Amino acid sequence: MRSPADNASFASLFAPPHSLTRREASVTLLSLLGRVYCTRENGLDRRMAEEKLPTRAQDFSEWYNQLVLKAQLADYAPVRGCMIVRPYGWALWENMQQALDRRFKATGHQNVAFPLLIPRSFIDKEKHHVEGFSPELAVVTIGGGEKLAEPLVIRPTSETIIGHMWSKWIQSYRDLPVLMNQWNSVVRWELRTKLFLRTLEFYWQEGHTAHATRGEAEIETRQMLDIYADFAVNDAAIPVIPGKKSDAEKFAGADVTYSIEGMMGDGKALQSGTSHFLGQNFAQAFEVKYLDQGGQLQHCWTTSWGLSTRVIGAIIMVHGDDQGLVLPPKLAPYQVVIVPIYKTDEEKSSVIEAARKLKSELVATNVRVTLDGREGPSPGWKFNDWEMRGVPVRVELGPKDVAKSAAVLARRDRPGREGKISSPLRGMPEAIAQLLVEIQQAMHDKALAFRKANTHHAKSYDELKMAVENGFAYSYWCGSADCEAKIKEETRATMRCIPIDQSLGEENAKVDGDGTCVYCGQPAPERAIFARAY
RNA sequence: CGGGGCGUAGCGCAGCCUGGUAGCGCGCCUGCCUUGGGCGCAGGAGGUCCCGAGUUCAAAUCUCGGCGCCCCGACCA
Repeated sequence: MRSPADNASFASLFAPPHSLTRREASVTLLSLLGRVYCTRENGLDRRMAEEKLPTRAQDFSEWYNQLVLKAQLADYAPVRGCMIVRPYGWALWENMQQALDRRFKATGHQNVAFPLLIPRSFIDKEKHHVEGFSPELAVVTIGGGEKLAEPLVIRPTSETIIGHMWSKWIQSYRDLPVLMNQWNSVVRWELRTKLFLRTLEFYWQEGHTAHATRGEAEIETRQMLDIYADFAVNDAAIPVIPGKKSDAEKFAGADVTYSIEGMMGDGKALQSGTSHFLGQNFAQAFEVKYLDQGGQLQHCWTTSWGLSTRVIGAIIMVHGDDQGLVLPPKLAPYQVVIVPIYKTDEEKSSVIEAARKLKSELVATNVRVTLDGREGPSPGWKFNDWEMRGVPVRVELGPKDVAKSAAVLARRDRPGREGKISSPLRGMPEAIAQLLVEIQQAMHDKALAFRKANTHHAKSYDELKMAVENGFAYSYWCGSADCEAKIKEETRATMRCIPIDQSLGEENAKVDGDGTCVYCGQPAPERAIFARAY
């Protein structure tokens, strides 16, 4: 955890007269807050300080940073703003990839691979695209020791190079639609970075489609948004609000951008997937044209959509608690961990035998399971370790359990004794499978309840200001960029989206007719979510 | 790019103000002992004190200049 002295920037806000040193100032501040921090003078506290995370209430940002490192999801790369995804984090991403890829394939998309390097001139071809992306491009100017005739940019996204190729491949209405996706990484030179949420390079999928008609492309855009929402809700257990972005927030080059927005554990919003209706903007810039049935040359209508490793950050921040990660069973690298407990060699052999048998039964029923056979750490240590790493179900198996052909099951989403039950070994794979389903549902319901509790239907500007302090404000907005900009300037909250479902999923919610803008009081047809965002 | 903080063993830090033998905890290795909620004891290995210049008999410590990272703002998936 952070020592008081590390909080100097915070403490400096309250800096007393210069007669006090910085540390004294910090201590003064902390005692004002009435909070007891562990001291560096006490050896025991010191050890605990290193093993325990800060609580989310103490410092949400630091809780997140330390958890990502301690759970071994990722680490900082030697290059500023870049991350290394470690095996545990990548296993989570692989499960996410499979869940999404399955849905993409089921809706007719095919995977492809386009190059990392894109001619600089391609980016320049679409007016809004170049304006949006120029500041954050990484550019290669030298290759093989020679200065390049034309600089190459490292892809920030692939609309341009795909448009270029489509112009060659697409000739006829019979070639349409083209439904492609690629899993890759992209680079955007962000100024301020945070593991998973915003790094210079990040991993994602980018889908790109071309259609004969506007209507078809619009349907595709919405279909992919629905797929993202379905994935978020059913696999990541994250309730999200699908909606439309304002002009200020939309993708550079899109006519319409949709997103799914989730509420994190600190009440801030995270855009967790986007789907763009690109109109004919890129088709015109790259001359993606086809002959229709009447022999007329037409520009295609295109879409693009992406979901990134940022959602790993969402999973951490939505479900995590003060003990660490809480991973949704459908995506968790390990759904079950078996912790064997024994003293003597005799106990060890019978316990390990039972544990191995259980493990193979679980494997046979397609449960992702690991047996923690490490010799060094004590069982108690392992409990805490796997809790921190978010494994949904822990099986505690010791001599007492073996004696009665049972084991203790502990639910990660219900910490402490409350989440523990003794369960017979016979039929345990089925019981665990059922438990995983329950946990998945409970996690979603908990997150939804949290979002509801922190979403306020703010009718006045004062109410909005209050609401965005720790959650979402849901308010009528006239649609003007001026009001949007003023709200952002004055509250640091941005317009997240205009929810497609204006009832926010409340079955019996009364959807009011037209209202008046929360900022200017002019007539407003729709309500929008305002929140501070990552 | 502005404001702040930090850089000393794998990790977390103390030492710096007031220059003189480089330390503590965790982790790691060996042995014993323990194991049902972060065991214990003993021994051991491990250092370019971020880099460079300067001051000095002597620099982790003082001065100047770089570099890097983290946090807070402006920009963003």
